[in-house]
Amino acid sequence: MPTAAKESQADRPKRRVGRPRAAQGPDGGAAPAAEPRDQILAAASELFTVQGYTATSTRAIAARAGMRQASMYYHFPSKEALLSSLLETTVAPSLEFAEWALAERDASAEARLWALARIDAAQLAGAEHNLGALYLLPEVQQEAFAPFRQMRGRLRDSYRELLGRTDPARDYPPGGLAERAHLVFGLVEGVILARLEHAPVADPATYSAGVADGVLRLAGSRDLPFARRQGLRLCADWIGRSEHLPSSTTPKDRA
Amino acid sequence: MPTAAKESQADRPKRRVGRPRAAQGPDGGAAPAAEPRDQILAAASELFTVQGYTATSTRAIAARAGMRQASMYYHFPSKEALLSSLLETTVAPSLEFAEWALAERDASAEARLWALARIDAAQLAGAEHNLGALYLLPEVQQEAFAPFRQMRGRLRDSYRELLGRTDPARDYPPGGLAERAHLVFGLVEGVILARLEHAPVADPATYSAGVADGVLRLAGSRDLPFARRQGLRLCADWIGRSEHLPSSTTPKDRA
DNA sequence: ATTATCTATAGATCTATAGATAATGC
DNA sequence: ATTATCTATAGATCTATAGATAATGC
Repeated sequence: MPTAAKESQADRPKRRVGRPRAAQGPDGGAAPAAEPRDQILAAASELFTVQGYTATSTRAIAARAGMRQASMYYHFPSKEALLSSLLETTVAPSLEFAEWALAERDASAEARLWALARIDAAQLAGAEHNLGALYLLPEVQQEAFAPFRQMRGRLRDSYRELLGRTDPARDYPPGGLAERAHLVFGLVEGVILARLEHAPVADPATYSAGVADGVLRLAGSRDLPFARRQGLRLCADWIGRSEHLPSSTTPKDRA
Repeated sequence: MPTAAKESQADRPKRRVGRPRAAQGPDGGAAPAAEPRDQILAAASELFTVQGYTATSTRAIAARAGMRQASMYYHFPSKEALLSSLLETTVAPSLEFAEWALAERDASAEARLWALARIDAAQLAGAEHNLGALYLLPEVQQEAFAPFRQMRGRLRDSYRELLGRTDPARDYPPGGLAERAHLVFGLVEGVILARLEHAPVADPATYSAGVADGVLRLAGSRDLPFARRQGLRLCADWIGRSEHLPSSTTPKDRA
């Protein structure tokens, strides 16, 4: 079995089935030799955020992934499918956490809200490219992106659910629950807009904790330091948990 | 002189110089007969937000404005110029208010911050189309849009300036001023994201007041009701003021 | 003469499909 | 035989410019 032979160089590209790629000029500095599918997604991720979705040609994506334009279509049926895939990858982790947190009745709603905001904001702030900006593409309103929109809707509902279970101080705060949930959601996703100025946020961990604190202020939390401590623990629990799992359970496809 | 003759119908379009437009099929329900320049901007505003910037052809814009594709170029030198114009129109009023408010030393920093957030959020929430979403277009990073970016930067700086002059309660809040300013700015511009779901926000006035309240909570305000009352008065002053002016002083072009 | 439109078009794209081809795997 | 690429291309755009034309204004 030749494939089992020990590779002499760690970096030596594995021999692959199929016609080899043509020499493509300088490699472009992209990932060394990931799966073609991932190379394409990485290329699209960069180009969509830097140049825009419509302004990015399939030719440019393919070039950056080290192949010819038409070869991309072996891996994805359309340009839309690329965008779909990127969008869903972006919300999935936060949504997974949200659904886990909703079930963790031992922790206070405030702590869970803090943790959700923290994880969500950190994901938005820390991603290599500002993929969250793609949420605003008008194209996303099309039918093809309904699954993504549904996922994002469920995430927003989770915020509302947790927010509704908090126990705000005094007259704090006025306005309907739905409206407050929008403010909270807006504060978190405001990270996307903050990134427009100074490329990646300096320190995503600190920044996202600041966002989570802000969320509890909007919620009228009475004991922020306590909720924050509990929330941090939840984040840690979750991270520990997901490291044991095979590779994070694929998000359950239930509506 | 036939032009001086009293028009029999108020709606009768004024006779204009230049070759008349060709019959264009159903009018599309657009504005009755505004200036061509404004018709074009209105068309672009709708199409850019609904279909996306690159995805909108100059042909589609012209059609909606009731003229042929090439005629648009008599009024604007390029598609980019259209976008520039829309973007600048969107920030200009908030920026004008911000610079006025910065100079109003009689009012507390909190009240001025509340008022700024209120006016800015109301503008974002109340505009017919979600023009704020255009801020995230990658194209906006290009040199051609530097004036817009500079205006938006000055607006953000105004938030920071006012925030820095507030007098927060207790340890409230941690984090550097720049970071808190970003949170505040993010909360306000989160309106843009909220609009993705349910087209125009139900009630922009109430909603934007809620945003402004949220800003003061983030700022750690100690007497929100008082600041809100003062802030409301500032808004009213400003609106009264600008109604007396010829048509709002054009935003001073100083950097 | 001036203005605001029109028609026509150059030149440059762009997405997706068809069908050929160069590897590996059995 | 299967896989993953390649080349070539159909068919449909799209932006901006050139130059003609139909009004008004003087």
